[in-house]
Amino acid sequence: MTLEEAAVTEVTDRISRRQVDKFAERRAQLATSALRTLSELGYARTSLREIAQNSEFSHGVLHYYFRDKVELITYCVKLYKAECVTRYDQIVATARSADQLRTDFAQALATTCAEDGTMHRLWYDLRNQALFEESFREDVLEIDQTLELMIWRIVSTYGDLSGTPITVSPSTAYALFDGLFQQALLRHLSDQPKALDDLRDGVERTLPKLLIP
Amino acid sequence: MTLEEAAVTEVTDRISRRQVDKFAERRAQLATSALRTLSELGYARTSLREIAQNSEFSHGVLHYYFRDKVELITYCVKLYKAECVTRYDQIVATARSADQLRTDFAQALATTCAEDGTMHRLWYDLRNQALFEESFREDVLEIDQTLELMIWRIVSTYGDLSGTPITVSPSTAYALFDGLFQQALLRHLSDQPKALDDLRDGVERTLPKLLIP
DNA sequence: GACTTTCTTGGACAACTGTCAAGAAAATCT
DNA sequence: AGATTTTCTTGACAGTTGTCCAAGAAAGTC
Repeated sequence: MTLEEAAVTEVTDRISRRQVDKFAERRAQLATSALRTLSELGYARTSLREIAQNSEFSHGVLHYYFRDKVELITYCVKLYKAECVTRYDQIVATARSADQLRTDFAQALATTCAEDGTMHRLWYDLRNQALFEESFREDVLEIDQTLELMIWRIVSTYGDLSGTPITVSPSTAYALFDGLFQQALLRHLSDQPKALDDLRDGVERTLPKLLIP
Repeated sequence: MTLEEAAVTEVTDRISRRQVDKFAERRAQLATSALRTLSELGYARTSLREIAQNSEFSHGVLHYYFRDKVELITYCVKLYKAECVTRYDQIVATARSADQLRTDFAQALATTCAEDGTMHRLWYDLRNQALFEESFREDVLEIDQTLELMIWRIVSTYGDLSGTPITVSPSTAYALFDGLFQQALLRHLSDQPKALDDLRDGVERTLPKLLIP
């Protein structure tokens, strides 16, 4: 067993020995605090000291609750995205017509782009790191999968309400709307006033196109 | 330069122009070398020393040709994207039918995803930095604009060849295909064998949907 | 109370970063 | 040829980084 492996098992042992609740609670607390800093600075420019400084703890404690920086950040983004996905399911649940679903969905994307823009850019930052570093890929693909399913629940429900089959795969549907959202995010953060309107318009125009003509 | 112009031009001008050329030439040479390293490591993990080490020069020379790291990197990406855009215009020029344009376009995207994947992830890395750092935005939006125009030349030509108007804006069209490409890139780099086939399929299915039904 | 375990601190460490400047080397000019 | 300008190297600088660790605080247990 190498020193590195020993360190890993030491951490996991500590986890299992302890009351998991308290441990998990503080983890979430630290992660929530870290999310503020991360969403502001991005992965590259955020240091553990910076995160600690914006929390009520010292920088040493981060290594008590997280193995390293990578584990901390992936945990943070997972935490956020898990909460994020649930919001859209409400739209599916309350939609009475295809048209209402369409406008609600477009509106929800525009709203979250405006209100949670800094959080979403952190997600894109993490996903981009996965293009370079293999250690990120597993978690990124997992989050990506939940987002794809979330979009597919919207799209397939839209198809049901329209009484018309969908003509693209779930992954294609996700990629299309993700592209629209990402472009809108860049433009919105660049203070282009039309960004959100264009996003709504793009989504409302695109969704019907996924149906059989 | 004609002989007449040469006669008018002063000697000192000719000298300084030659110096400018040499200067620009070495800039391009350093940037080309830097691109190899940057596309391998990404913006966050690439240091100027690393770039210099993979070139035939020392690290100090980079500051002789570039003001700082930001200028070097944006210059690098611009250099690459400028060359990149031209490739697609050939597809537009040689297309004889809407269907041929459609499959050629899908094939070109899949090919460049496979062959130049590491370069494209650098572009996405830079674009992502622009979400956080304002100093990147101007250049990123400029490159984004040239890509949007490139896509629009494809899409509008496709509309012309089909004899049918396009129903989405240039920016929406760009966002849609960019989303497809970005997803395919992540999957391809993650060794998912279907990535390229799905990209081709997604593009070939999406393009006709942009026409009036 | 004393003890053990869990948690937190703050400092030390070595490695790395972008930047810069002094001077060597090379190219160019006179 | 020597003088001058351009180009490049080298080493140093002041910060910052992730990581680790000894020591002490706090909490829990008896």
